[in-house]
Amino acid sequence: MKILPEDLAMKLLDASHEFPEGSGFDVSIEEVARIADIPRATLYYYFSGKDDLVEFYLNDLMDRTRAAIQKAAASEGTSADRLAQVMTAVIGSFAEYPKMCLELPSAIKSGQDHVALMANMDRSVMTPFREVLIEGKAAGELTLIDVEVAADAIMGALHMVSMKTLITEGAIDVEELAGAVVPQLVNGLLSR
Amino acid sequence: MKILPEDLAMKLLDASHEFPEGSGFDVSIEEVARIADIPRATLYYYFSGKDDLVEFYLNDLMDRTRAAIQKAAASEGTSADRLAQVMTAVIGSFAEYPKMCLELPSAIKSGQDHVALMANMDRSVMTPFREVLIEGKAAGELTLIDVEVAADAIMGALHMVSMKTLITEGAIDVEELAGAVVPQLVNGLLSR
DNA sequence: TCTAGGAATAGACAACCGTCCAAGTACCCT
DNA sequence: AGGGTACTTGGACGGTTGTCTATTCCTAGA
Repeated sequence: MKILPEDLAMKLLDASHEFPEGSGFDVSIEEVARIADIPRATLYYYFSGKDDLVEFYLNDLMDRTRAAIQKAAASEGTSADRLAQVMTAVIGSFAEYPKMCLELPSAIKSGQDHVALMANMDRSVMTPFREVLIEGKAAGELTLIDVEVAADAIMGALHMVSMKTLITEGAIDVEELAGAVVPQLVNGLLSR
Repeated sequence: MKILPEDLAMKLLDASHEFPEGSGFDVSIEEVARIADIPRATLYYYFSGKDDLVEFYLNDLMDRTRAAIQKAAASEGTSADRLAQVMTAVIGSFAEYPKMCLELPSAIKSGQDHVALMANMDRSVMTPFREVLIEGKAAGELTLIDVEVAADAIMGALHMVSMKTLITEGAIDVEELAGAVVPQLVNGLLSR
């Protein structure tokens, strides 16, 4: 993907708001070109193909969420508090950008085709997670068998419940869902 | 999807063993037809389209895993023990059938196109999960905020770590992965 | 002002994919 | 045997994708 001019990026991002509801990014290049009012040839001039274009969109969404997640990671309180904040922020991101939530699995599945995206996801979401986890472990607040696995497990859990909610309810009530899933993951399933 | 003759089902299932390694079901109908030695038009006689064909394959895999998971759910020990058994069985299923693991997200994403599959998944995996969870809650062994959400979260966590391991390692060491993720979910992240 | 060269675009193209129709075949019931 | 029904299949169709070439546009530098 070439470096693209500001106005072209804007047009593309504006266009994404007019994609058919609930279609994720299942839109033909032709359609994107039509909606964004950009010649198809120009899209192929800047993007190597459709995957590249989808990656552009997902990267944009990921960029938008990064600040919120990193802010949560840097918030006040114990490591456990911050962890809960980050988890809630992730659910919030999915609530705000359902497309990102729904497309993420495909992107992960074909990770080799989405190197830049995977890097962005790691930077935006997984690293904050890992950092808070490591901090909490060092402080003795959290007990972790394997930080990497724990981070992935948390991410998977948050993603699944978000996706399920999005599909069945059409939208996410962040407070409600976070209230149900965050303490469950933090405290575990076992009664004390 | 029509009821399909035994020999045709066999041919299709045999063919799936020869799909390109690590391609999930990203195989063209043309390819499937060629490998299974069935005319392309015949496939479209029995299946409404590619989704339908993938659903057939996933249903087969799901069927194969059902027994193992239900056995785990009916095993000896406390609810927590059984829950751990079921979790391990799920990871084992993913280890045995990586394609199922990798394709599941797409199937969930377009749940409306995969009604039968979703029903099968619910029957094979989610119901055993929920039953053990409900039992454990009734016995006071487990503390659950919301059974449905908890089941989804567990499933999401197991799926994500399995997928990540499959992609990065190429295969899953069930004991090792289960040892890392199961106690973490059961006990939670917080130190006691 | 002129020009060279990169950026942008139109349009044609082949390849492939999923879909579907219409014709052929086999089989069963009466 | 006859006719109806389900099965099977060849082949055509429209749509999308990615590529390529040729033309136009734009702009910096001589």
